[in-house]
Amino acid sequence: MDQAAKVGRPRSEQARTAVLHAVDDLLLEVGYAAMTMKGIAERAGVGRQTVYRWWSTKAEILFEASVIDAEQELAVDASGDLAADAAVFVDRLVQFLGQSPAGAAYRALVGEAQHDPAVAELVATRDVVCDSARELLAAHGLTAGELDQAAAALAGPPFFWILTSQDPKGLDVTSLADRFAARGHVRRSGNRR
Amino acid sequence: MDQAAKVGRPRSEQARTAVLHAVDDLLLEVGYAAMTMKGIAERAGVGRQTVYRWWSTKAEILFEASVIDAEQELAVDASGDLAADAAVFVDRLVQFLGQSPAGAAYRALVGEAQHDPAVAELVATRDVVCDSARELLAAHGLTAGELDQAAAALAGPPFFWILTSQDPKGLDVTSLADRFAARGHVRRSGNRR
Amino acid sequence: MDQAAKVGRPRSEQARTAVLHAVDDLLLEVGYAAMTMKGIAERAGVGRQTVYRWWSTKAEILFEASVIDAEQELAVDASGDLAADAAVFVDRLVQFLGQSPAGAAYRALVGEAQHDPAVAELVATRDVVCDSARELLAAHGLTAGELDQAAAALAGPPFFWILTSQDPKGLDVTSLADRFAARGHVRRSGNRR
Amino acid sequence: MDQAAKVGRPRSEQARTAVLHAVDDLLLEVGYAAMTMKGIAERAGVGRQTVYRWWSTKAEILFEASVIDAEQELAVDASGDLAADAAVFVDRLVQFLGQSPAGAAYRALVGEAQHDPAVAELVATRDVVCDSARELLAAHGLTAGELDQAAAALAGPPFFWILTSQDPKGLDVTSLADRFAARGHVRRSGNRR
DNA sequence: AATTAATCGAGACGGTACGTCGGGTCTTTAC
DNA sequence: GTAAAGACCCGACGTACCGTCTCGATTAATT
Repeated sequence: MDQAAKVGRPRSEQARTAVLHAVDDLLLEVGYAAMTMKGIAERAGVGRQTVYRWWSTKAEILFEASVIDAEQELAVDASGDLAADAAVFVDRLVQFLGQSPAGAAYRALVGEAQHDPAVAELVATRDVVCDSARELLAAHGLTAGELDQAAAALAGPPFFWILTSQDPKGLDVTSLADRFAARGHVRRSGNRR
Repeated sequence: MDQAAKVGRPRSEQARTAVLHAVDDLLLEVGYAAMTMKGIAERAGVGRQTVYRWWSTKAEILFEASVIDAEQELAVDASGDLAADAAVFVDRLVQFLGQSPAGAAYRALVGEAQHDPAVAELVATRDVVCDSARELLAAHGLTAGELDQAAAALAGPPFFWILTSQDPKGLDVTSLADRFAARGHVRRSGNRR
Repeated sequence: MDQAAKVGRPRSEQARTAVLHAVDDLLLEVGYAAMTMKGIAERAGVGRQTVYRWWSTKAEILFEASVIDAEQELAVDASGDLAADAAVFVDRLVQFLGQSPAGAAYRALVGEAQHDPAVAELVATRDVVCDSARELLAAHGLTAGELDQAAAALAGPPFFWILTSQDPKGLDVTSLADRFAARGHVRRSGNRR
Repeated sequence: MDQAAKVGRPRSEQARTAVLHAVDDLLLEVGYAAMTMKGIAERAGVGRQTVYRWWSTKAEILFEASVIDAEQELAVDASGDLAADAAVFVDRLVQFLGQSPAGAAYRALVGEAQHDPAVAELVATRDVVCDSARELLAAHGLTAGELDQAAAALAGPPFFWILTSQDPKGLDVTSLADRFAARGHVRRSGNRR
């Protein structure tokens, strides 16, 4: 049982949610770079120390604030048809990365991960994009050994495209999904490795 | 022709290269986040105004300092075999992103691009990874309409993997290249692999 | 009779003395400026609220903690000889201000009184140095009208010297006491003014 | 010759005077305790770093801002009459400590000196009250060996009175001056020490 | 040769966020 | 009702970097 902290004033849930909402809002309003710990505290109507007490960096807060939404937006129920499911997933991923607030948060976090090893670890240990791709593919029967390669093959192209061009229009979702599924079929019929 | 500024003291090439080298060094020594315009100037033994006179941000300097090296490291001479060339390319890309200083610069820039639209434009208009993939694929006869999708399909998976997991070991380069080429063959010759 | 607070848990004498001792200790260890309400509570092993419940400021605590000691150290039994008594008093005052922990507390409080009107009132209404000087002089028969001037004349010079120079060595106690007593004799023998 | 700092932008005299004036103003408006380095910088319209670049503490600034005025207010031209000069000096000192802005600064500094050794040294090495008293007494022929005791005897009583009671009304200036001068005569007629 | 003009290193300038610390208050459980 | 614990909001701390602004000193091309 959780024996920690029976004494003293308990943590304020109100302060916690105020901070998370402030981060969500500020990301859209001013962007990740202009979002500061000071600004977050002021926007949330919370003391600066309270923010630092529970989170080390704005990246941590943003991660906590966005991961639930991100998982929901990327969840795909597996049908029997891998090509169709892949198309749905790629489409959702493109929407997520290009349009969704949670996706903007994810992109900001992956960006920060390239500068800060602590954030890199945060992203690596619970990468919502990779996890959702793996979940979908696992439902289609891929084995653990195949999952990593397949997830990268599925999520990588749209991820690469949007992170480097920021333009979701130049991307043909169906084409990418077909390309993935074609190989996917071959892969699963067993003639290699 | 460049008619600007014929009078006055000419720009110091020494100062320029000192700044570019300082940025290269500092990226490896302290990382992108801890690299500052002030620190760059001091490391280069150059006045701060001199840095600001020629570059707006550390991202611009880093881009100028790394793009030449990046292009060289990613150039692949096309053989007749797409699968082999793809494997070479993926392998070089993984090395580039995971090991090379120029690749570290590229990752830092792509990361910053997620936070700063100006850097996003810089990266989008001359993305060394996408450009080199397109160049290789164009040599194999892909049409302009196919290039974007194919380049993303080729470069995306390793790009995604390294940017989100930072661990190049979990990646099977051959498998990814085969997966790409299989679809490529189907696409172009019609039968499959 | 004191009718307040008959119900509920009574005030803890242990907590009170722990706080007073903590203040005494901290004044010597870290000095008045670095002494904080938080630090006092922690040193005393007492809750912060408990400190604030009984005292408003560290100055109040310090006053309560030091005034008894200060009165004892400055008490002088009057002999018949004013010059001798003055010399003893000045000597004790110099020791008190320059060496004694209670004197350090007194100096800190007088110092704080120059910044904070509340502390100024605290010091003014029960100034141990002035009170002890007046008590001695009253025992020598000075009238109420003379006491203030005489007390200032007696205590002022060493007080001034130590508060502004911090160096008790430059001071000739006998000379100051004689200077005081000479005027005192003239004054009381009636031949002038 | 002053060889320091030939390169770089020179110090802004405007910023310096703005800070000194801000400190003067704030001392009267909010008092020493509520005066902060942050507040000084903002009031002066100056960056905080600029304040810290030239002064370590608010006490240092206040000292620089008030010492000139203090010296002028306490300067007494010596006449032949020691008693008269002493009376003038005591009167000015009471005015200075009790009414003058420069005197308020001096009291604040002496107060802070009881908490902070660095300020104590600042005050001790150039104590305007002691210095002016010594200057007056030196003009009356006192020798170096006598100056310290005499200055303390002259300035100490009003200093003590005002610092501990804050009430200049309870003080009889003439009486204190006479008391000083009486002893002064005796002293100089040579019968002791 | 003297002048002009843009560059150079240096460093102070007004700002603002950093992460920490203390202030004084509030909210728990325990006594 | 007091006590210990500890979270709460607030704001100052001293530092670092931002991008700008003087400085004196160089370094060419133009007089």
